[in-house]
Amino acid sequence: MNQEYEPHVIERAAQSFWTDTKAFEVKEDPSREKYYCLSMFPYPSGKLHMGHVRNYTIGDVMSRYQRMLGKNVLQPMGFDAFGLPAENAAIANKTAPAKWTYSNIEYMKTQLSALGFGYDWTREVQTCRPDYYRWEQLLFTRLLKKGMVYRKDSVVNWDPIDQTVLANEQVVDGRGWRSGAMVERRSIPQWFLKITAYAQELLDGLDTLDGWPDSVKIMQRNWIGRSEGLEFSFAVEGSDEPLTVYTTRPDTIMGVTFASVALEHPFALAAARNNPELARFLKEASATSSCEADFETMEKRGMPLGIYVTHPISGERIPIWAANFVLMGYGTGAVMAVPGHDERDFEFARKYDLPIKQVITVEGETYDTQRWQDWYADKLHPEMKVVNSGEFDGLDFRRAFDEVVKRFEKTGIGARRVNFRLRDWGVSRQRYWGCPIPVIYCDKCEAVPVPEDQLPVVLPEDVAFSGVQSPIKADPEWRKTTCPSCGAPAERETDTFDTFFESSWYHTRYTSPGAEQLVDERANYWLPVDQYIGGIEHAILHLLYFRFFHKLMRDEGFVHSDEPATHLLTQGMVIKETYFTEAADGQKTWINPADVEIEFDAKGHPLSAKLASDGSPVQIGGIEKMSKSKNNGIDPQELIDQYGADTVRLFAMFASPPDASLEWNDAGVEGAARFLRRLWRGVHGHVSQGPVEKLDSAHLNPAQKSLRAALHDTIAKVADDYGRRKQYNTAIAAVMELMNTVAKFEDASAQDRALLQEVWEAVVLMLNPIVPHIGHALWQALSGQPNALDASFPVAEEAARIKDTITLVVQVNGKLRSRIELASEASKEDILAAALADEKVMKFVADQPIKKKIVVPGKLVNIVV
RNA sequence: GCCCGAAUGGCGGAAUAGGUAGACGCCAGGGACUUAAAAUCCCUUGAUCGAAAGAUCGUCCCGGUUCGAGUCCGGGUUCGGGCACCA
Repeated sequence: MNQEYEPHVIERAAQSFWTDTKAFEVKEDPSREKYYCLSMFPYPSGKLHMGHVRNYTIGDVMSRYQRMLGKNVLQPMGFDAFGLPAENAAIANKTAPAKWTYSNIEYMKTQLSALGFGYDWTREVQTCRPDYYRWEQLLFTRLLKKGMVYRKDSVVNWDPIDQTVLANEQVVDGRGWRSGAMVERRSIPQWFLKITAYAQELLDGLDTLDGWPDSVKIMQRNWIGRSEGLEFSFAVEGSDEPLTVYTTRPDTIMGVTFASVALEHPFALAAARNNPELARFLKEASATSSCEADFETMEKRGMPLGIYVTHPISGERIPIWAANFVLMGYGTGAVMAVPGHDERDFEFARKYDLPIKQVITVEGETYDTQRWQDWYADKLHPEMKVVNSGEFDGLDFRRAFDEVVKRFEKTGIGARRVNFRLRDWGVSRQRYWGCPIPVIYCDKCEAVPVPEDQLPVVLPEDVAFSGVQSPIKADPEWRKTTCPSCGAPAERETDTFDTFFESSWYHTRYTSPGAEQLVDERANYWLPVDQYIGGIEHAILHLLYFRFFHKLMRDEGFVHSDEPATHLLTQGMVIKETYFTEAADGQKTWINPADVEIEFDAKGHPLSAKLASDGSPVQIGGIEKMSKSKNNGIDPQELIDQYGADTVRLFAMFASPPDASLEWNDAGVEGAARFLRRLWRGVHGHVSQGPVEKLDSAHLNPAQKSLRAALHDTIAKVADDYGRRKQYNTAIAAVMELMNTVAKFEDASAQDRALLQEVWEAVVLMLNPIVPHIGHALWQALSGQPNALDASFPVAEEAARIKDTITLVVQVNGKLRSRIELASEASKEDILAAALADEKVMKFVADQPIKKKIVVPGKLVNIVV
């Protein structure tokens, strides 16, 4: 054993050992308990960033820990390789997206290997390879035949200068990010998956996911947004076509003073045909971004259609308005407006001077149409009652709801209906670098799925990419084909799938590498995933699609489980300050923090920043998650080169608990390196003194007994942190504390050395999942065994943890005043007596009468005077 | 705007079911070793008052519950994530 800790030497040795012994290649083995640990795969953006290091270290720690418990552990890795950044890079670097992507994958794989992650690379998936995406094309065609897929018009952001569809991210302040042109909303036909058909199951399934964080389940529940309400029709004046609306507040039916429809609603479009002013308004008001945050914060605007409906109970004449805050995609795209009890309607009615009618009251509150108050909309207020509503007066929400629904059902103009906020998933993207949607368009047969024996529809990779048009759209040869049903000349779909499509089922493909099917029977040995780890930013979209796809695959007979993953750890984001320069036209260029020099004020807050290369000023942006688009990712490679993988892994785990967000800062890495050197020296010092005798744990002196108790307390704490709490910073701190204790332990006798052997072995094994390279080397030196991977994780010996005396805290009036040491089996009375006899306690109690005495066994005494 | 989180020393963080606030580490200061540097080791380090013993204050803000609140409840502030075409 070398005297010096040389991370690069031992890391290379450990990694070759793992490679040579194929240590992480696993096979299905029904006789052993399996553990499938999955980390969200990276987008190959170029380099790993700290968020990846943190995510993958957590996964690797969990995998290695479970392996030390004897389980058959699968930990795969791959690349989510389709996506927008490849197209941007292709334009910037005048290369093909495929080439850029593959070279990034190559580099990132070397980084992952350098960090020592135990992946079974024989199962790797790269989602841009036809042998991967052919199976999602197959699934899509089956879903199409089954009726789970449909096509409808849907809105996209259109850049009129670049003549291209923009992602929301590419729209900045309503303008195209490259052209600067005002973005238009355009409706084009797109493919949708009927996720709403699974809305109820996706909702109910959350209750079975005990291993998922509550926050994620609550967010998903709210996102799915189940509501119960009434769907009914207004008779339209001078027309046979009724206006259908959905409401969750039938109890306020008598407060309806107008109806609002979405800008794209057929009624609005029809009315605009002979009303140029309205047509202008519809066009102008819809020329905004299509994202919800903008939608919710924009000014509410509307215009009357000049069409009237009849109130179904009062018979009153009610105008229809087009309103920019009504969503075409939710409910029926039309709502009954109750300005008296809906905040948005209230605001709208005040702006356009529409009548506001109070139909709900709360005892003791005064209604005022000039000012909105929260109780106006509080249907669950215990004092809430319906008023000014004829036969419904005096009812509470529930009863009024039921009565109104009953009346409408009787007359046949309405019915109770469950509605979901969740919308069907639009999967079409007007982009090149994605999986081609396997559909053929024929004049006669319309949209026909590509037959299974003609799959995959391969995306050409060797293309020139300018960013204006997708190369497959531009290539008439690629598009040209024949119709599978009638044989006539036909054209291929040139849109590609949303990249969430690929990431929704990769967990399944990992289980069946090489299968000439989507998956084979191996999948049901490994699935469901036992532990899924990824960023909290995926709490809704990815994790919902992931669950949805699992159910689709189940219903196609590919998998047997209902949910894809039993346990989820949502890693907090690694965030970092952002820096940018702004051109005269407002275009921002994001600067990497590594290239910026910052000046701080006395309190350590940043004052100003400049470019390190030429000293030109740089603006300071917000502190945000590390991302390609904000260029604030920190490349871990420099740290790996300087300190080695173990130090980087140790620091990433020590810096904060896994689910907390972490503002990245390199300061502190030195401490992790120092700790590993200390560990190495400690073990070296011990081993270099030669072999040890057997420990006689029944006959220890007090110093030995105390060290051994500290050891077994630490083992219990660390095992709990790994297994139950999944909090590694405290596990590391506990081992550090133990090592501080060991440093003070004077070893003189042979039995001292025997005890130290036990301590060092346990320390090395406890740290092994986090720092496996040094673990590998030190375990060999200590035990003579070649492989720490399959060594058993230490088990705390309860007998060793029993102490003769304990220290109790004594409070007077809840304030800490003294400590007393007592035999650990002391009774409540003994404890109290000892506390009251304590000098300092007597001083604070003095001669005041004692009101209360509280004894918490093993913890404290509180004397209340 | 809506939904979900978070806030504790100079810094990262600990306090696990309401019971010792600041574990562990970083930074900083002082010292030892060394020709020197690196490395290593030891000590100090929440604030205020005090020579010390010690006392008082202190976990974003305001209020509440409790013998006892960083932790629970009500109201707010700020920051982060998501909002359906970034992944």
